[in-house]
Amino acid sequence: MKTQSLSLRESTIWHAFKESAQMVLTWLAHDVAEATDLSEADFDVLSQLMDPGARDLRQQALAQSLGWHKARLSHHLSRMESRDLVVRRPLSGRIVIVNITKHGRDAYTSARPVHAASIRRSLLGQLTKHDIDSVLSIYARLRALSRE
Amino acid sequence: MKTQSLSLRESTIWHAFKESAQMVLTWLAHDVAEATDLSEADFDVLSQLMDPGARDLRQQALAQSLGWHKARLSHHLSRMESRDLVVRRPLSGRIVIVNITKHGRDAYTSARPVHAASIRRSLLGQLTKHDIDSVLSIYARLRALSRE
DNA sequence: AAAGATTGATGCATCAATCTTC
DNA sequence: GAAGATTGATGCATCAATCTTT
Repeated sequence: MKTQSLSLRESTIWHAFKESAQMVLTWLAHDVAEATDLSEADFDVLSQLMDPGARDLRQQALAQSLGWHKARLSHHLSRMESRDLVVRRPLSGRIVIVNITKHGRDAYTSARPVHAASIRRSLLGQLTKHDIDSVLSIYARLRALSRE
Repeated sequence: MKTQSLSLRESTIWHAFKESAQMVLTWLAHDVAEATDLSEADFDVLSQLMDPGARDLRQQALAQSLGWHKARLSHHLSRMESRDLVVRRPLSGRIVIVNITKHGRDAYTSARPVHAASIRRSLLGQLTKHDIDSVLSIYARLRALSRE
């Protein structure tokens, strides 16, 4: 028989987990936005498109590798296209190809070091080897949970 | 001299950290929304208002304890008020008092066990004692970073 | 002017509905 | 009809601008 609400200890852990992620993500968004006008979502999309192994990506494949729903990607690409970061090119029939533009490439290239530095400072630099093991194994367990 | 982008190892850690939080939050939102029509933000607000030590909370104090900006809270309370979860009552002059309604109390009461169960299943149940130490100490270090 | 709060604009995430081509 | 994608609606977060009372 479980209690109805979290104990003090439990909610402390939950709060720590949740706030930790939120802090790092907020700092990252600020750092990157300050230097480059890209959101983290923009960065993730461009990052996929910069992968040399992924030339002429179909939109569905892109959504797949980002772990995004198709509608989210479609909306996001519309906004990115209007900012000249990306171009959509209809292929045969219902298939759409996504390409990064020169401006997108430049934006990504200047954002990348800022992105890396921010993550190193706010997260990676704070983790002991011990913590890293925990982070990786928590992730592995959650992935397993999601496949049940 | 640091490299410009994250190493494979570094981005694996970053990805694990980010996705772990996202998974847990997504599951929680689904579980709670399925059972009760409350978002996590709603739940957090109601949780503060249910605290017996916090009767007749001023809006500013509420924002403070939630760690929210005043505009966010104002918008959110407008939506919650239109759903009869909460009532705003002007006090003297420019001060506004926030109260939870009966409906808000009921919603919170039925959401709480679902919320607790979801967090236990998706997060707390996955953590070793080892992991818990890491989660708490990472949080402590990030908090310290944020005060620099 | 400053404190307490609201408003409007914009971008983002999610869901359901739709359109188009096979 | 089903796959690939778009659209519209809604709720949420953030920022800047505004309003009101002191």
